[in-house]
Amino acid sequence: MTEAQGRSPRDRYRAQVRAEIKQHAWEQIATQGVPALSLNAIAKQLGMSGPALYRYFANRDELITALIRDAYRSFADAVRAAHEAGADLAGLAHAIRDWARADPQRYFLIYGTPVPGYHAPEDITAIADEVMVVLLEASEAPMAGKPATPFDAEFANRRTRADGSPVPGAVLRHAMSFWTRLHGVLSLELAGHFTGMEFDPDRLLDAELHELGTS
Amino acid sequence: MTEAQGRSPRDRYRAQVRAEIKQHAWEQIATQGVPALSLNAIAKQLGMSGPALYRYFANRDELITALIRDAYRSFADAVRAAHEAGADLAGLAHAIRDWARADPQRYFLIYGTPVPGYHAPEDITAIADEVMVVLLEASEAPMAGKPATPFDAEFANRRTRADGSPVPGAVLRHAMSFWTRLHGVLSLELAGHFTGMEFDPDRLLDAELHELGTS
DNA sequence: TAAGGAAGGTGATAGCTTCTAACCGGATCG
DNA sequence: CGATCCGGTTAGAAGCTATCACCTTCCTTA
Repeated sequence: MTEAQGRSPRDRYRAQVRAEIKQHAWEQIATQGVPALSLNAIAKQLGMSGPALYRYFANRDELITALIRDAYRSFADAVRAAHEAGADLAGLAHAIRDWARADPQRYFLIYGTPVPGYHAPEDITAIADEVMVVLLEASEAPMAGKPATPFDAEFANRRTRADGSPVPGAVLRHAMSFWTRLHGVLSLELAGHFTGMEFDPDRLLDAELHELGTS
Repeated sequence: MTEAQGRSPRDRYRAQVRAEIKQHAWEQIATQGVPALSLNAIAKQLGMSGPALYRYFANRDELITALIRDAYRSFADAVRAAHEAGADLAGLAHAIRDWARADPQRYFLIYGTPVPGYHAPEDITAIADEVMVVLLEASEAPMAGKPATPFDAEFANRRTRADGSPVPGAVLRHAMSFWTRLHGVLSLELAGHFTGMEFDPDRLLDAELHELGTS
């Protein structure tokens, strides 16, 4: 959201208005979900009349794509910050969980129901890859010296590190298990599928990650 | 979708039209997603003009709720069928996976992005509970005789069986782990978050369930 | 400094949507 | 047979996305 570093005053104004549009869009999404997002309503909230908003975003899809990009960026920043603070996988899980709980609809904008036919632009998938790199790095330590299991074969030689060396199958599998377990607990919790069951979702997540650590 | 057992011819006709409406709705959802579902378009496909459709569904939400109900019903039937055929948790996982792959948007109608403020009616949560009962029953066998872990404490005395006896913490935890792991892999796969990575998602699911079996 | 162009804002409008209202014809039921 | 209900119609209100033509204001450039 900090893109107000334009050179000319006009650029700064433009960036400012774009940021305000997105701000109001986030509020609508958080309270009513993406389908209810109305460009018209946002324009009125900003005190300008309908079509003015199209000077800043070509159409509804472009605004939503920008929001998705910001969501990914915020997500990747949260993951990276935890990683650089020395967090292990458990620490990363907590950071991601807190980030998701702060704004569930933002999490679902990334990991929720996909729109058939929609393909994220290149720069967004690049941000997603940043997260994967961190996950893989954080998965190196717990897998160090562990013997490869038969399941790891499928994951061997699927990906290379920054220096070109192959990521061991056990490491990639561990990272994917971490990711899918975290997402499994988190998304069902945020979607309310645990309501009525009395247990604390955090304890389920603890159990899932604990078992992952010992594998 | 088999609700055409009405008594009078009029009831049968009504049920028939309702079914046709839902049929076309499913096709729209499968190809374009829920937000693009248009009552107007459905009516025209059925050869009738717009407002006629409101004789069958009070509004858009009621149609979608009916679709959600049918999705849950179909899901529960698939799970129950596998269970009654003697499937263990692995078998249930395969049944659910196949059911989800047959129509990803139908899966996401149940487990995808939640609509803020929407609360499913009682009869739908009852269907969801049917599935939970099956999952718990299928989780009894693998947990029989296993010592309780510290993590199981949170899940003890949270739920009772049909006969009123309490579900052991280890069993509930096992069922929840099964559910969240399956959903974690499945939803990320169906949403396309594994595209570009070369591994087979089925192998990841195998690994996740195998590790669950040995816990 | 004056001129010109780009950028931002406006109202009007097309075309879509959901949904309500009023009305009409036919089937059903007492 | 008559009353009623049911399913369909057209008309229309209100909202949405998006485009168009036009106007003003600011910035740049000669």
